[in-house]
Amino acid sequence: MREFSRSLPMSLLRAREAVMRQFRPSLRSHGLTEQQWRILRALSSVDEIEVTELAHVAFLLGPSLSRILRDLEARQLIERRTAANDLRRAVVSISAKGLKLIEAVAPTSEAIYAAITKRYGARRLAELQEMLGTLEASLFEMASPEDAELESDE
Amino acid sequence: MREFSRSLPMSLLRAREAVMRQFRPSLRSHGLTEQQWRILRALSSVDEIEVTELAHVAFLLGPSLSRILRDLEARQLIERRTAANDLRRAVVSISAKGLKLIEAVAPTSEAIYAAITKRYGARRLAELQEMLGTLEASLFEMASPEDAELESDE
DNA sequence: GGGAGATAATTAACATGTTAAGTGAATGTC
DNA sequence: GACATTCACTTAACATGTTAATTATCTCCC
Repeated sequence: MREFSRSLPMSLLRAREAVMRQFRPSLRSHGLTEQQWRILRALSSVDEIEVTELAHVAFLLGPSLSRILRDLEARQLIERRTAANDLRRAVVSISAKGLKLIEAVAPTSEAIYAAITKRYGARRLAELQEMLGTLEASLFEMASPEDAELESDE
Repeated sequence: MREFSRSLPMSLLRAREAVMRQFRPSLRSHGLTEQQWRILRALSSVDEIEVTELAHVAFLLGPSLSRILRDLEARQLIERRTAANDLRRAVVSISAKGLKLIEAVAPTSEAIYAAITKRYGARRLAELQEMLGTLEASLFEMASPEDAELESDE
């Protein structure tokens, strides 16, 4: 069997951790986790957005998003209202306080990203991202693998 | 500011999730999480290993590893003893039952990996992994970013 | 050889990942 | 127009991620 430390999942995990390790201290100093930052970033680029779509954009599962929104709302970094035409749906937007926080974090964040780009190479970075996108698209078409071992159980 | 959905951390996160989504159903059908599988895989390639080194190899933080080892030991998938020359250290090894479980999971796991490789292309996959390794190495040298915003606080 | 500091592992506390179950509202069907 | 179904979101339950604090042991230096 393959040396698992050289497997694709491990390569991706280590690479991502190496990247996030650069950003976490800055986010932490502003009282934000990585996921909270993702949500604020996503909200800052739209006027308002429904919870389900936000989950898709920020790449978070519903339950995680529910908890984080509850926290961000309590900290008054976001605002939430119910959609008029469909009472099931909630619509979220970033608050003035939230925007201010983003403006405070963004410079450091941008500087770190620039440092990474410079060190790794802008061209190489673009190429890497393209390959990652292609990988994602390839696997999306593989769909959910109907695991043969489950057939008799469910 | 950059469209965050096109940021490097998000690209890596989505790619990894796309990969793991292929493996999780199979692991789950055998009662294993991704992390438990990583530990068993790591243990299967050595005779025995100290906990700290296992954490490094399986890329898990100490506290996570502690909890998982407790569980795996209770399920008798691994064995643990104390190092004779240093009572602080624990030495872990896989049990016969653990090996048997690996043998049960491996075929499906290998088949999935082969399918991914075929679909994405073996050459491209190797290239991707090399680029990920280079990225990791680049960032390792950036070391821990002494966040200027923290200097006055700590 | 005894005490200060370093080290290995665990525990604690809180945030998120993951799947299943629950709640309330909309939709289609008869 | 009741009712089963679907849908959006939340809550529940358990596993892991993350940092800090604890505990036990070891090492070094005097």
